[in-house]
Order: sequence, then structure tokens, then C-alpha cells
Amino acid sequence: MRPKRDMLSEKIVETLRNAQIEIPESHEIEFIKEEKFGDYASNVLFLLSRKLKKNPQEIGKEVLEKIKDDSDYEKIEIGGNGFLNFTFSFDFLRKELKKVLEKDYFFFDIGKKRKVNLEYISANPTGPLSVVQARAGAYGNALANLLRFVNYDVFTEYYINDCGTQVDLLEKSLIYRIKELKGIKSEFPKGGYPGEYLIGIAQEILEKNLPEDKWRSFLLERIISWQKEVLNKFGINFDNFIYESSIIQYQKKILEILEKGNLVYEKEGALFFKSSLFGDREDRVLITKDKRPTYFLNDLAYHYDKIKRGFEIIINIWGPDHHGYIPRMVAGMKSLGFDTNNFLVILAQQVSLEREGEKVKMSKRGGEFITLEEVLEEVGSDPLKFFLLLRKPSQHLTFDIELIKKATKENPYFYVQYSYARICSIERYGKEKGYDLDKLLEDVNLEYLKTKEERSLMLTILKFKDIIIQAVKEFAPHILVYYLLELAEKFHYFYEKERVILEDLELMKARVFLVFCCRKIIKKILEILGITPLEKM
RNA sequence: GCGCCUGUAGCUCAGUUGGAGAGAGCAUCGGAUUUCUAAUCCGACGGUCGGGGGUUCGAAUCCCUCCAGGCGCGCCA
Repeated sequence: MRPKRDMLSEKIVETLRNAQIEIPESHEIEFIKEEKFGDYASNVLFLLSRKLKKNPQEIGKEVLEKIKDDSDYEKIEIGGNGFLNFTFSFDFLRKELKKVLEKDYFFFDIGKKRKVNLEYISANPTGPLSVVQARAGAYGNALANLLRFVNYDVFTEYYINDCGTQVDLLEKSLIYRIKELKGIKSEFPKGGYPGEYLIGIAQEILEKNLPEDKWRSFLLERIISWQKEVLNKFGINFDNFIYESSIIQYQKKILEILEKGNLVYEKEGALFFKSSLFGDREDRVLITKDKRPTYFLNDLAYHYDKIKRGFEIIINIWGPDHHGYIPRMVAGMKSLGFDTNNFLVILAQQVSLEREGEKVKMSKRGGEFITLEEVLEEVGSDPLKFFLLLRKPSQHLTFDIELIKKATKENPYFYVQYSYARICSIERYGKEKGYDLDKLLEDVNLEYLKTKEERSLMLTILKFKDIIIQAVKEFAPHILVYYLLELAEKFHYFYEKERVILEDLELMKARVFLVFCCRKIIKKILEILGITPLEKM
């Protein structure tokens, strides 16, 4: 038996199906923004009208005939332009609301326990994390939670490029600093990292009198643990940190597989992969003419490792500067025999920073650099997460440091938290008055919920499951954030008009039930977003 | 030059698989509290959806073109 998912959209589809109405493939149920038109709308009339070459209004009349009277709806109407509009009956909403506090209300099974590897941030170990990486972090973390919530088996991973040119440059920059401290003049390496953090590490090395062959590993260890510490402060945890140096053992294997498929050739002393056969604009180098493996070869080795570990879905979140890199990776995955429908790359667009209207450059090798650590200290991890998650990842994002430092009124984070705190406050007040609320709710009669504020809040609460489905489908946690704002708005609106704790015991029970449903949803979404709800403000 | 992303209210952004008078927050202005937190609520102001053309019964959404910004086009990572 298919588990019931209790989505309002599903209810409508069921209604149409029961009435023997043909439902075309691209049928959609959407929320209606304008309350006066109804709650949910179906585009079925447009679709049928195109197919049957008939006016939507005419088809609508026939459809309404077939549906006849269904007491779960207050009304079903044909909109002016041809939408089929459904307004649920208050009784139906009451019946549905009753389910929200049940234990298994949050049961979803979209993922069916499929194994997902989600890799994100994966910053080079060459310096502090920036707010740019914080965006990918907040997004990746929320996406992982969201996918877990709908029953995917998600494994999060952070890839550390501890080999290669950038790390060499970092080491050279360190050596420059050590010499500097010793009073030896030397030239700063071209393209090196001028950040002051290297001076501290250089000092430590001198104090500990470490031998030169230990410098590099000490340096990497310092920076990586520093990055981990900041991630920890930000409230983002990974199931695994994986080192490039640990996967280079698969280089040979990759070359073997590609050779077997006749997908490599030598040219001008370098070894090329025929990625252009798979839609890439040109073939790509695997081994350079001076016989060094490229980053790409190691990346293939890393993904070979992911496949070998049995992941069915592989998701990478990359910065926008990597978009040109996607075709060759897709080509590689195909060559390794992985179904590329299950290989997803999500680009998190850049974050540009302003300080009082002036652009701030964000480059480790450049001058000014705003670290995640600095922003966390000023703003706090939860408001920052909320702010970053408010935008869809494909959107370029700018914010003013001074503005986010203020981060009080401007941040809708507090609007949502306040609604949660108010509900907790209601509970405390009720207990103070001597009511055992949990006990009282065992026998609640929702007939007492009658006002339009109550109805509006109920409907918004019940949209939750449809919102989750939509957010999963689009990999878009920001949809949850916007929903959360709507839910908080509906709650505040209700709260202004109606009291919850009052003399009329039956009415109080019904309203407590309502706000507890609301709280349960807010809490769950905040949990998905990686944000801790505040019981007091 | 080619490719990708972006351009929506003064600011930051939703809406972009075509659909209802184009939305929210902030800012500005006006109003609301003997009662569970006023970090709230109500109202007003504010738009050539970058410009132009096209497809359509219907376009912010699709197509073409132009303009502006960002990013990429390494045998770097």
C-alpha cells in the first residue's frame, strides 16, 4: 500500500481522478496567491482545452458536473482565465490539521534510502574561509538536511586539495615569512599568499624549531584545523573530510579504464582524454608534458572513489568559476560508467561584499579579505545562515557588511524566531495558569476554530508538505525560507487578533492545538535549515 | 571573440517548466497596546519587470536582437 502523504495537492488530484477526469502528464496544482479566488488551483482545463480544442470554460462546466458535491470543498469554481479553483471546507482543514501533531506526520519517502554523496565547500587549504564559502556551506548543509528529511541516505563530504600548485605556492609564501622573521631578505613568491595568518604559523614553526621537511605538513594541518574550527562555529558538520593525497592511488586505475575504452591519446608529450566525444568543447589533459598529473585526473580519481563506495547519486556544489569545468567532469563520469542523470553539479553563485556602498575585493591573494570567522563574531551563525539561505543559489548576492553587522531589524530571521518565541511564551503562560496543555490536547474539538485568521493559519500550516516536495524537486532550500516567513506572518496576524489562553476552555484547547501545529512546522523547517529555534527572545 | 550567470519598487530580493489587477522585506509617511513578548499588527507611498522586435487567446516568464554587470574560456586549482 502506498503511504498516504497528506498533501493538499494530492487531495485535489484524487478528487479529479475519482470524478473520472482525464489528467494530462503536465498537470499541476498550484497555490493561489489571491485569497478571494480560492486555496489551490489546477491547470487541468488549459491542458484539456489544448487537447480537445475546446474552450476551457466549456470543459470546466463538464468537469464541475462530474465532481458534483464534495463536502470537502467549500467551493470549486472556474476562474476568469480558465483555472479550476478549489476552496477547501473548514471541516476538511480541521480534519487535516488533526494529523499534524501525530508522530508520523513528518514521514516522507521520496528518497527511498538511496545513497547520496553531497560534496560542498571543499576550499583549498590555503587560508581562512570566507563568506563566499559560507554561502555554499549554508546551502549544502540545508540541502543535506532536506534530502535526509525525505529519506535519502546522505553522506556529506569535504574534499581537501592538499596536492598541487596552490599548496606549493602556499609553502613558498610560508618560507618567505620564515626567512623574513629570521631577518633574511628574499623575494615574495609570484602569485603567493600575502595573508598575515602565515606570519603566525611561521612564528610557531620557529618557536618549535621544526625541521624543514615538517613545515609543509604542519602548515596544512594548522590551516585545515583552523577551517574545521570555523565550520564548527558556523554549525556545519561533514561526515567525511577526504584528502586529495589519499585518492591519487586511483590515478593508474583511471588511466587503465580510459585506455581500455580507447579514450586517451598522446600529443606533444602530454596525455589527453577524449572528452570532446562526450560534448566537451575540447579534449583535456590528464598528464602534463612534464609528467605531472593534472587536477582533473585527480578529480576523476576522487569520483571513481565515490562510485566505488556505492553512491547512487553524486551531487557537487561548486563556485561559479567552475562552470566551464562541468562538461569534462560529466564526460569523465560517463567514461567511468556512471549514469550522469544522477551526477549533479549545482553552482552557488558568488557573493560580493560592500562596505558602506564600496565594493570589497574577496581574494585570498588580494588585499582586503573578510573571513567567515569575522562575520560570525559580528552577526552570529544562525542569522548569517538565514540571510544566506534567503537567496536561491543561482542568484548573485551582494550584501553590505555594515548592514549585516547591524542585522537586527533588517534580518527577517528575527521575525521568524519571534513567532516561535511567542508560541513558547503562550505555553509558559498557560502552564503558569495551571493548565496541563499536553493533557488537554488529548481531547480537542477543532470545531471551535472559526475565524478567518485561524483558517488562514491552518491552510498555511497544511501547505507544508507541498512546500517540502517543491523544495526537494528544485533543490531549493530558499523555498522553505520564504514559506517560513509566510507562516510567521500568518501566525503574527492570528496572534494580534485572537487570544489563545482564555476562560473558554474548549476554545483555548483548539487554539493551543493550532499554535502547537504551527510551532512544530517552524521547528522542523529551522532544523532543516540548520538553525536553532529560540524559545525566548 | 565564444560560453555560463545576472538585470523586477529608492535598496536587498521572490516570482522565470507562459496564465488571474506584477509580490515581500527594508527605507519613507500615517495609525494601533488596560489582556498570552510592540523584535508585532493595520494603512499609505513606490514599477517602461534593462531597451526593442517577435510567437500567443494570454509574456517578467518562450524566441531574436541590442545594452549593462559578473564569471569562465590553462599542460592552474
